[in-house]
Amino acid sequence: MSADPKVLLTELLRTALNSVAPDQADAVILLERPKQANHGDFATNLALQLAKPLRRNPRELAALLLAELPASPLVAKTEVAGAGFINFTLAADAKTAVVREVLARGAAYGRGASKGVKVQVEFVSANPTGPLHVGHGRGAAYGASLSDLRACAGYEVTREYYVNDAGRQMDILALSTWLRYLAFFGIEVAFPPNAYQGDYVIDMARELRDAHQDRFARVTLAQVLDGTPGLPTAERKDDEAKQQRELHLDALIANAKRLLGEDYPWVHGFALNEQLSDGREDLAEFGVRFDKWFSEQSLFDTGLVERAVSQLEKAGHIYLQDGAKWFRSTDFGDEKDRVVQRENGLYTYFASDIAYHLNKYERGFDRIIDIWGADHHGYIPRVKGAIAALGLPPEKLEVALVQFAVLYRNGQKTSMSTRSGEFVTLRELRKEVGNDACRFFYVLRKSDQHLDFDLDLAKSQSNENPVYYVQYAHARVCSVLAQWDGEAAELAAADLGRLQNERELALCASLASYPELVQNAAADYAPHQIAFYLKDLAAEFHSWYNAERMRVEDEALKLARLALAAAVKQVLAGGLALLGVSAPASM
RNA sequence: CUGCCCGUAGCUCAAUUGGAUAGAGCACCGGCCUUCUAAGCCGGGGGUUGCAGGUUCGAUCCCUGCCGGGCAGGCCA
Repeated sequence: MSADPKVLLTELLRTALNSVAPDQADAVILLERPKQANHGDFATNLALQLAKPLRRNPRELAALLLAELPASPLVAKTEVAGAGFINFTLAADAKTAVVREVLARGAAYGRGASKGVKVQVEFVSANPTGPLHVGHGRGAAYGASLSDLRACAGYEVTREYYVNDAGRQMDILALSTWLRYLAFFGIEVAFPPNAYQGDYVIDMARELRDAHQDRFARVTLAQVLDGTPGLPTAERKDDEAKQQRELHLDALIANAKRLLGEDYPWVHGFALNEQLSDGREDLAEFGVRFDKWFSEQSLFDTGLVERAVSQLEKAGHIYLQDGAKWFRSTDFGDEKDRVVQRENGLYTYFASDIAYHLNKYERGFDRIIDIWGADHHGYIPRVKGAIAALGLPPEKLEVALVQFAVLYRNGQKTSMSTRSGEFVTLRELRKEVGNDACRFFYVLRKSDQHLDFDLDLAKSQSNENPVYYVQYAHARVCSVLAQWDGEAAELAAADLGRLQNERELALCASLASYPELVQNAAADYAPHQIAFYLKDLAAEFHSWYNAERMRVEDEALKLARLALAAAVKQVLAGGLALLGVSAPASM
């Protein structure tokens, strides 16, 4: 017989069901924890579900099931309620047993058994062309917490960052760096408005100069500008002007490649590595770590992009038009067909993304999770379409969209424009509100919900701040335990029968629901559920703390209460760890 | 114009994958520190879940149509 009440109750109900309705013996038995305390510890809607197929009154059916339910010492009371619910109230022993279990398993409490399922989570994957900003921060916090949550639930998780080190954006960064560098040597090229504006580019240029002096500056202004169409005036916003600015930029890149020759890849690589290591350091400080940094360029180097496209071609999903290769994604539910190879022979970003997903499938993951910004939602049909076209199961891929985060200060939106290079970086945000508050606030909302990030609230060291509220509960337990001079073994042996008041039993019920919560939150891609649970658990603890003393004269009662407190501390610490938030021993 | 997401208390948000009387925090009002951390607790008012239908024992949740907000719709990434 199982010690887990939920499993036990399911077994009892199955037995009853077998004798009441043998032909419905395979029906799904769902047990839930009622919101209201007077509805017992567990409830099932089994009779309501079976009423229709059996053509019976649900309340009568519930009564019949109860009549056939085998007796169990763990069940104190059963009743038929409402429209036909069956409510179960557990015996006190069964409720408090969780304390012993938490103390015995320690940090492993809540961890699910290994499912033998390999999951890959790819997140952040920002272009390494500048500092991470607050939008990336949400993806980072969400992805890290989701990964840890899935790992805790029993999945085998690989955390991956896709590095866009190929393509035009990186060329623009290399060019931007080089132009800033040239300025140090008096070669003043008008800085293109569509190049990277940030001061970090000037910093890189300075490093380049300090390390290599004029090695990359043996050119003239005329050579750099040779063949460029020139820049339209800044006021012009028409399409023609925009296009000319892009052509101008591309011509500058072409000149840079020609003039620098073998040094170009070096400058390119320098800028890439600077930005990549900056991002890596930023994320590491934020408690966000990756198992693999996957290079987009490697997809070209290994010929995978070519192979992916030819595989689509062989399957008959590619056609030629206007000199370009198109993937017929409309056959797979997309709005329009998409180019994979341009007229100029270059592959599109979409082509390398197809190759990347092919690679993910070939690595044998059972579940592939992409975390994208919500502005990429239109991209999902074409990627799933390409996967299906390659003969792979698209349902293995799950795309989790993360909505935008908007910063508020003094009740006002703060601007986040990237155009001028004056955006709020993740680093600035972390510095201002601290890593703990950052991580917690980022996952406090459902991922598909817009996030209003209130800077003043995140910084406030008061009851208004949910982070401190939870951490404070943890610190309080630590403080009490520190003032007690006993041994941990005494707690494990405490007489839990002494836990009798409502607050104590409610706390036990909350602790007992934690493992299920981990499973549900992991399955739903919803780390915010952990945050809400922790707030609730902390609230129950604070309430109990104010109502009862733990270190009382009665030795047995003291040990029982300290054991409960220690169990609460364990679960708080475990939950906070999933969110990447520290659990301080004092505050 | 088309597609996706969202709409819940004055504000910011939950609601155990369709459950019972829709819950928290903030804000507002009133209480609790000579005893384990007051970054805490206790009590009070606050709702036609955007609107209208449909599906069923039962809908904030699922379907349809409107209204309102956000985001997309490149041979960019």
